[in-house]
Amino acid sequence: MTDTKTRILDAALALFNRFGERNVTTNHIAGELGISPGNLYYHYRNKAAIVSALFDRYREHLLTLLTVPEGPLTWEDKMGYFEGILASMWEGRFLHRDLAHFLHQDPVLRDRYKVFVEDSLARGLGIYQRLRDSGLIEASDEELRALLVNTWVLAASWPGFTHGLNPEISGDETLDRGLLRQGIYQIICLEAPYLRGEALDHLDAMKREYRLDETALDRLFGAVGQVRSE
Amino acid sequence: MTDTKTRILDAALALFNRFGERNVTTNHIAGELGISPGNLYYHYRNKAAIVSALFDRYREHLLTLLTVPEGPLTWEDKMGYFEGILASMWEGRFLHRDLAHFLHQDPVLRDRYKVFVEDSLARGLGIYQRLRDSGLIEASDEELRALLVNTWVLAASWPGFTHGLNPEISGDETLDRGLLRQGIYQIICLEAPYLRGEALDHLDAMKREYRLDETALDRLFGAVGQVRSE
DNA sequence: TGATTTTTAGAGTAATTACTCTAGAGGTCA
DNA sequence: TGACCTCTAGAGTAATTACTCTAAAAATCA
Repeated sequence: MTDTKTRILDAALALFNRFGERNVTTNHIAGELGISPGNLYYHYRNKAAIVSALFDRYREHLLTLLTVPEGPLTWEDKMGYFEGILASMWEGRFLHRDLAHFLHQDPVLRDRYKVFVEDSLARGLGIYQRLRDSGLIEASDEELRALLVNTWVLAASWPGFTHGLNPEISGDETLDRGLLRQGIYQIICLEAPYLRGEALDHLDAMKREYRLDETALDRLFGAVGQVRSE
Repeated sequence: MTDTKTRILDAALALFNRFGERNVTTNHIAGELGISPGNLYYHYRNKAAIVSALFDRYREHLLTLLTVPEGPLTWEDKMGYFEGILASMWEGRFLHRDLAHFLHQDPVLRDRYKVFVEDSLARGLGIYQRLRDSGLIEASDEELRALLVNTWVLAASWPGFTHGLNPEISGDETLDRGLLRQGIYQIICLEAPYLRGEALDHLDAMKREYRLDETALDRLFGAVGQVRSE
């Protein structure tokens, strides 16, 4: 059995992602674990400390994934890293969803978050530049920077967007996974115009791989999934 | 003097955008206007009713902007509509920021929001298709759909993203405007690869027009503004 | 075993805040 | 003028919820 401290984090993360931090009380977290509120507060001095600890975890994980070993990259590497990064951002989706409030009430987190975004974008740019060196992408530095920011914002916001259209299904493992994959599809489309060589050869296959089929889209998004001209 | 009912809405919108709905109490809104809480509750039966009314306003405004008159489009039309739409989404930024919570606690709003997104995307697709007919854009229907969703998510999330990096400056009119313009720049970059003809001719000018200069970027984003290679 | 530290329970508190209620002011129309 | 309706004030309430406090159980270690 893992220790209480991390069990609290796990339970909090699951509940926050599912219901939103605002709708999850500390008593609720304790209840979920079958422990007392007093016990919870023994491990974390307040609710913000839990959020902060979850942010640490998220940050560490994501920055690790954004550290790519030296050497030329293949499109398979690319997709691998890609999927990991997106999954990690999905895992920490409650953070981006309620970010404004966390930063509003915790100045320390505010600074740390800013540094985190800066780090992530810097590393992301490094990766994109190496993809360019490997001949998988063709774009100017300016294009790369804009693409990177757009990718970041999209990846960070996608869970919130899908949750807005499907608040009820959150927590269902397979459906969540479908939404995540559709997010990957959207980001593939984002960088599609800049792909070259090997990456371009596999573009169509990748699109088919990640794009949800019509019926799934229909179930998840209704009319949004397949925007029709009428 | 406008009537109290709309003054409440105006004050609430300003406060919500600035501090986030969660951090703005009904007493706070009343205090801002110099009226009593009782008076506020005479006009709106609860806080959610204020949010709902603001959503109505936002929805009406945006859908109007997404209704484009018949006939071929020029790139100037395009940029005009564009700026209006983005400004409108900026104006309603608190809605997207705290969307998850609003939808969580108000099932009626949930349904109306979903229809609203569906409508917006349908109209957006119509506009993109007409831009294609006018020779300003070249893309397949599938590309157009993906581009559209990405544009929507980016436009809706951009205010939240910038706010996360600069929580303190919210409310400053000129700085807010700068952030909005940088958002337009990001979206221009999003669709840049698909532009043709007249629109392509003006692409560089448009980029220069909307992109913040280095010093402003520096002030707003710090290291994020000009992501460096190392 | 006994001493000490860590962990847990759970009742209770203090503060916030959305919202209510009553009474009265101000306008309108007969 | 008086009846009536709309609007406003402001004190007060009820419910939520983050968090505290004391004491006891469990683990650790001499």
